Amino acid sequence: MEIAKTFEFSAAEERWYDFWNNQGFFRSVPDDREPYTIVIPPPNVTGVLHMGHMLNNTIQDVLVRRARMLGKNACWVPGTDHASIATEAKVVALLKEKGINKKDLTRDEFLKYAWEWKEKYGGIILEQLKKLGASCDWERTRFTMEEELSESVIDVFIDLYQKGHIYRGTRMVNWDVSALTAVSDEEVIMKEATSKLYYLRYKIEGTEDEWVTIATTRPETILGDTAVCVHPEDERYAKLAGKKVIVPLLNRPIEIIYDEYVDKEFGTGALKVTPAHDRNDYELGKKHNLASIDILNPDGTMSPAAKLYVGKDRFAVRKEIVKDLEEAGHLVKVEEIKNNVGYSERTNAVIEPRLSLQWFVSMKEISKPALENVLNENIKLIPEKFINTYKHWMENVHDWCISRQLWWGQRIPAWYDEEGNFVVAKTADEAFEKFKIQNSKLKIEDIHQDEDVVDTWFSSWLWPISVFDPKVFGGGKDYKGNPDINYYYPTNDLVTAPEILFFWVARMIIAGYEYKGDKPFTNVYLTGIVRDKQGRKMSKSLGNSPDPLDLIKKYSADGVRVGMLLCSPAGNDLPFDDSLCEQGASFSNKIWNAYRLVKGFDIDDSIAQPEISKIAIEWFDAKFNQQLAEINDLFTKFRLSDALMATYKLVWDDFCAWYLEMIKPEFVDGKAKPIDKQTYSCTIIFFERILKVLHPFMPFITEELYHNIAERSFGDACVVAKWPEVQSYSTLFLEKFGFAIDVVAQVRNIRNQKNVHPRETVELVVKSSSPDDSFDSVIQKLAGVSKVNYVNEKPAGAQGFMVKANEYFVPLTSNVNPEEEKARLTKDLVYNKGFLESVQKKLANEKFVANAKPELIELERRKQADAESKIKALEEQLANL
RNA sequence: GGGAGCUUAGCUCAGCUGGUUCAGAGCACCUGCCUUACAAGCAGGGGGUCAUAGGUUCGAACCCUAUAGCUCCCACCA
Repeated sequence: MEIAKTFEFSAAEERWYDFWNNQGFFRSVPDDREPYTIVIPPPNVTGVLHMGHMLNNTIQDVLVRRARMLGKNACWVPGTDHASIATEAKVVALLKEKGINKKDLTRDEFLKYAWEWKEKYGGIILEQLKKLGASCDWERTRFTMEEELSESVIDVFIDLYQKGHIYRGTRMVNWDVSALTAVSDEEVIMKEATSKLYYLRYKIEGTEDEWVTIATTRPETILGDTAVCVHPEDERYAKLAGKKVIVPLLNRPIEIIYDEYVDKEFGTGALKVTPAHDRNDYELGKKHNLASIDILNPDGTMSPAAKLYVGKDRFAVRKEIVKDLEEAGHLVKVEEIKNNVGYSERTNAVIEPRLSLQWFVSMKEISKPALENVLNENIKLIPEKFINTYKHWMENVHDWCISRQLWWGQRIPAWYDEEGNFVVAKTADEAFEKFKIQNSKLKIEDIHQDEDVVDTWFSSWLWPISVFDPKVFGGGKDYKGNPDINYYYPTNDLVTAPEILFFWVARMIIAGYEYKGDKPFTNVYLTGIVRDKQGRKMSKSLGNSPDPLDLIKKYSADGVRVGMLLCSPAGNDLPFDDSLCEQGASFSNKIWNAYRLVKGFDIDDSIAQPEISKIAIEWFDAKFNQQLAEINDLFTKFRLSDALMATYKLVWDDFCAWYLEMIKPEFVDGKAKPIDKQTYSCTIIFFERILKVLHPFMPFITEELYHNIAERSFGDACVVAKWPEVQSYSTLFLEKFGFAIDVVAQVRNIRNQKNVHPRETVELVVKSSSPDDSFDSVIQKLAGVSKVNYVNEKPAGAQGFMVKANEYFVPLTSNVNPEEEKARLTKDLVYNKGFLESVQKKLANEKFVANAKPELIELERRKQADAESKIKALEEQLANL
């Protein structure tokens, strides 16, 4: 049968993925095996696969596939996140395109659109993950806003409220003027900007021409000023005590206050105070009992309280007011300064500090076990450097603003009566019951539910629990859980990006301890960020992100997986380049061709096994076990890049370049000789082992070849094959073989230097005091040596080299240039003499001999002896020339 | 402003508690081969004062100190 010259991956990928899925190999239900569990970081339901997902999910799949082969009950739970603010923003934009304004819709109407959209476009990303080969248990697919999971979110809200960990209060929050909602501190991206610092003078009340000059980057907020603040020890302003200044344009008098908060060095040392629009001013306002004037509408336009510019956008007003101030003679000067401006992570709008009534989780108490159990390594962060970052954050954790002025999400279970009193309850009926205790005259129509929803992360922090048992949270003290959660929780590994260490990882840990009394996972593998060749973050706006599906089409899923993993140590950024995938694809091709070779062998069970094949088999068996031990070790350390590279070399160098070359039958008269049965069987066994070790990285080609190299019974597939166990092996044999490898390399080197054609054979002459001919067959076949002669005297006119204390010569009919040979030998001699000198110096050093370990001294002595004999041989050779 | 980490070959990175598995790997590069598994390949080769300057030590890429550059996290002086 003719075997295709290249692996037709596209068809194979589809075929094998369906096969795995249909056979139920990804399905997991509790049994008596040890579980191995990963919950996917749920991608945004409206998301499409990008390179970050590729990396992240490739890693998870490698881990899951290997665990499955190790005989564990592997369970990878997939799902999507409703991503309230991002999705809502998307739906709003879409409706706008259709000419529908969110403001004109009721909550129910809007949600209907949103759900429709979600049903139609949501979850595309999960289908895309299948193309990558992700071995998720698709029957367990979850969505954070499905009914059960939403209920668990509400249960948690109520529970935390009852425990006193949730409170409602007026605080300065980060306001997204575009999405019209509060966002948490973590959702604000600070960016450095060059801003203008305006020096404005305020007239002192009751004077004709006395002024106080302040400096501000936000002149429009002077309309909300309620004080000017100076440092109590600032002599320049001491005389102002008890006086007032006049707010320009408005002619409103405000008081002068003294506080050490002010930096005397900055600007003029006088600060205007706008408690409604600045975090620090708010604190000052509270301390000094200042009035607070909110001059902005939620959308960032000026409110009636501003009195001027009402309805105009804050940035337009900034320009306008500067002009007006200048005309009125209040603008003293303008400077440029660098400062930081906060932007909304989701809408990129400039964040406005805004005073508003929101719900908060008090973090101090509930986050304690989460810090403790990372510090004591009950939960391991990989790489470890993130522990410090984590610690720093947890020790300074702020209360978490969890209410969002959005509709897409879990609605806050708080109910209000007409006076604004509230109760927290699961349903309107329950809330009504609670109200009735206070106010018997109240009717159910008089109460209404909070309009806001909770932060998305307030739902996804429950993910590792709720995917298995959403009822846990409402179950009460006596609830024993279901078989799934008791079996799968805590999960094993979490693979995610460091960017969401606080957003998500820390909070899952908090929720885990709060609700299960146990960690949600043992290992957190933090991946790097995928960047482009120039080191820029991949982003839509830069257009520098390749479409992962295109890459898969071009390079195969296996190729892309290998490409992603080749260069991605944990926590390090991945400078991505297509050529990495190309390397992966080449590797695939190499494996395919090894298969073509082996499959093309003509088997003859009547012929005896050649000596070289015996050696090859013994050697590869040892080499494989040595490498497998190494690969296993790298896996346990989560060094996947290195594990892949070790596998790569095992396959390419050891199996293909050495083993197959050794056992490959010769060509005689343009025809390959047959191979003996024994060697062939061993080769198939080796091939099978290699496919297994490759499988987590390259699932498709390995599954294909696993079935092609041998007959398989029903249910026997690479995906569920048993991971090879490390057998004992002889390191001595590996060492001895290494000697043969050195000889081969040296002969090849000479052949290359002398331009000996590959098909031309050479002779090899050995002068050795302890000749060992056991690897002659290897040397002959791999170095193109016709015969190996053992002699006592060096032959004349031959190119030589040394391996250990043995001298080797390749007699060549021509081309031996005595001058070149002399130069080569001299160079070698000089090096060895220098080397000997350094060793002797070391050994002559009393302190070294006294302090170093005995083995080390022994080693140095051996080095000395080796070098001495080598020098002697070289000198003889030189003399003979 | 506070904290963490990094700097080793052209690129991306390994180098565990100081001592030939200490100067390594893959890719890239150079040379020669279209040798019937693979030119997406084979064989060979050249590349590094281990950021800089001191120190500790018999011995430093590795430990200490300082300097420079880069990255990230936290805070947010208007």
